[in-house]
Amino acid sequence: QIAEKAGMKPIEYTDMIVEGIIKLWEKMEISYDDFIRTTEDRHVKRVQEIFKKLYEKGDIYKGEYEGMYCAPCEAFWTETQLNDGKCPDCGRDVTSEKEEAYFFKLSKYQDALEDLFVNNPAFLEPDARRNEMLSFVRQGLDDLCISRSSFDWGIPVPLDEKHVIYVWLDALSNYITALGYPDDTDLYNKYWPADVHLVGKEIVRFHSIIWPAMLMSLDIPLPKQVLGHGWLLIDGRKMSKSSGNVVDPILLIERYGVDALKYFLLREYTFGQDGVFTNETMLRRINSDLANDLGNLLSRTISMIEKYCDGVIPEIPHICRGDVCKMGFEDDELDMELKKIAVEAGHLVEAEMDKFSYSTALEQIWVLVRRANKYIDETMPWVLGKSENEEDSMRLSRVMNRLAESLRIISILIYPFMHTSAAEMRTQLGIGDQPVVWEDAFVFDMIGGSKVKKGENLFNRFDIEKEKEALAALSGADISPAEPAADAAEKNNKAESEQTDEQARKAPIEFDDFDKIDLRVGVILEAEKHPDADKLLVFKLKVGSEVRQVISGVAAYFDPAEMVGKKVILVANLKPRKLRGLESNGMLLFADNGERVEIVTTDAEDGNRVS
RNA sequence: CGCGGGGUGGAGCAGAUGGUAGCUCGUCGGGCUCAUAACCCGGAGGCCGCAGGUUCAAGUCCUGUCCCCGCAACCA
Repeated sequence: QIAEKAGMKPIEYTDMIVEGIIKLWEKMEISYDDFIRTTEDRHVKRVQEIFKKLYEKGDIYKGEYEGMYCAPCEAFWTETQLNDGKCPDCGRDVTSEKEEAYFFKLSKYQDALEDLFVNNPAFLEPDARRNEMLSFVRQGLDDLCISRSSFDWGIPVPLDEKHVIYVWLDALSNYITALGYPDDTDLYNKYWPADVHLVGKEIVRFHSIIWPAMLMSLDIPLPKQVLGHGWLLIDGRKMSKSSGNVVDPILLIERYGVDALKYFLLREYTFGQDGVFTNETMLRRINSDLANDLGNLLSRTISMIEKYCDGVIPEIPHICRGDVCKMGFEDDELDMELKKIAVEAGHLVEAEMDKFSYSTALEQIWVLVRRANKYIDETMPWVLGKSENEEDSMRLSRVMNRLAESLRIISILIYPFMHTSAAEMRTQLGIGDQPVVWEDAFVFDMIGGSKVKKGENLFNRFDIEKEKEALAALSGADISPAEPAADAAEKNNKAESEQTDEQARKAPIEFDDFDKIDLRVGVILEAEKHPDADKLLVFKLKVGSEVRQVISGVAAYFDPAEMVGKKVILVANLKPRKLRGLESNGMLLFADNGERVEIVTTDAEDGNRVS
């Protein structure tokens, strides 16, 4: 329907969406082994095979689908899609119609699914999601309508070509058709069952109920786990009257680098839960963790190696007897502690990653980063560097080696998260040509002899206030509702004046654009809550000689009784629209600072034009 | 009684299996000068929404209650 409105065929529209997604993945430097679409030949014929198998198993039957149908548009709508009981597309009446359709016996698998959630809780995480699904299953499952005949794009049902397979059967099958199931089983045998399906919480239901039921019916193993992740909320708490508050990831990548964005997203939020995105928290993370802690650690280490060791990472002398070599010195307590943390970090990261706890995995790496910074303070290389004493210069070599060793390990540990930065670290350490091998992160005696190369800052610091302004201007949206912590009293005084400046501006328009809007003064005669809505207020306004009804979504902010008599400004030529059954003929102007909403009033006489 | 999530220092969040309340940022004080005004140390700051209950012991388990937020479904 959206495609039609845009004058495109469905396939053209989806091509466009897919293109955008692939582009974003490229930008994010996310690689993948395969990418499959439901329109591909390899998928189509395999889905038909799957359909047949399910049918032969007796889990698919022909029935009747009943829904609200708009004849002119030839489209079925669900109750919730309808607009005032009319077709959302053309606005005409719809009728309850039946069409022939195929159904999948989802209900047959109700008990098996309940068992699955109860007996194998690890199958679906986090807990909250599992509880939700369990109660959904216990409410009883309806059989699933899996075909449509009212449109023709889609995969034809085998042997009954006027039907096409509808959505879930088709889409979920992707996971195995991409692996060749059922006809080409090499990859399938190798990779199925999947270790995990990582999906957004909005489609957990399909992955943890419909999909397992399908697989049970096909007699093939279930994925070992379904993990439902949360959403990133841009405008989390705000009841946004003006929407359009979109943060463009491409913009952030271009400005701060893909590694910084990835780090922030994985570090800041607990996977599985919703998280609120603000530019300020992102910038704080970039500054403190990436620039101050890691970037600066690399920078100061490289500088010292250049200054004190002629730019070459000191080697640890080894004393060898036969096959047995041992280091030509003893680490002291500080060295030992650093080493312990360094070689254990990788194991801790692995443990966290097994639980999909990206945030804590990164936290573990930063324990090492911070310890290394502390190690510098404790060993005071700049003091050793000034000493003429040979013992001190030996110690200096050791300290530099231990630091470089730690950085080498850090470069391996961050590689899965930020491979570009990891590579840059290795280049600066003079080991850019050596492959990154995960197991090397457990060894503390590998580096030495390479020539370091001081380079650009690994991560730059940003002026948070300036960046916030710049981003707001670029995205044309108000994305900084968070105020800095201030005394409560001070906060109240400042809030109003500051907010005005912070509100982002929209793109410039021509005078003609503005001139299209007919603004009028009106006086409120009546105001009351909408009988069937929580958020809406219904106003009767006198505008010159005319009386109109206007509805606004501000019930949360005003007591209707106090509104009567106010002279307000309305957009008089906005197309009428029904809201929850009542017609709204115009729009009132309100002022909104993100926390509080006030109505815009005037002393002018009602009916007057405002311009 | 529509479904679901959540209330933990100033902010943002961790805290299967009950056992000294933790992290990052901010703040205050100190240290250092190798480094990206960075780094290191120390302090202050908490009746874990509220009320009951179970227990030797509750942020964690149970019951009740208040508040916030999503979705349903309404921002013209």
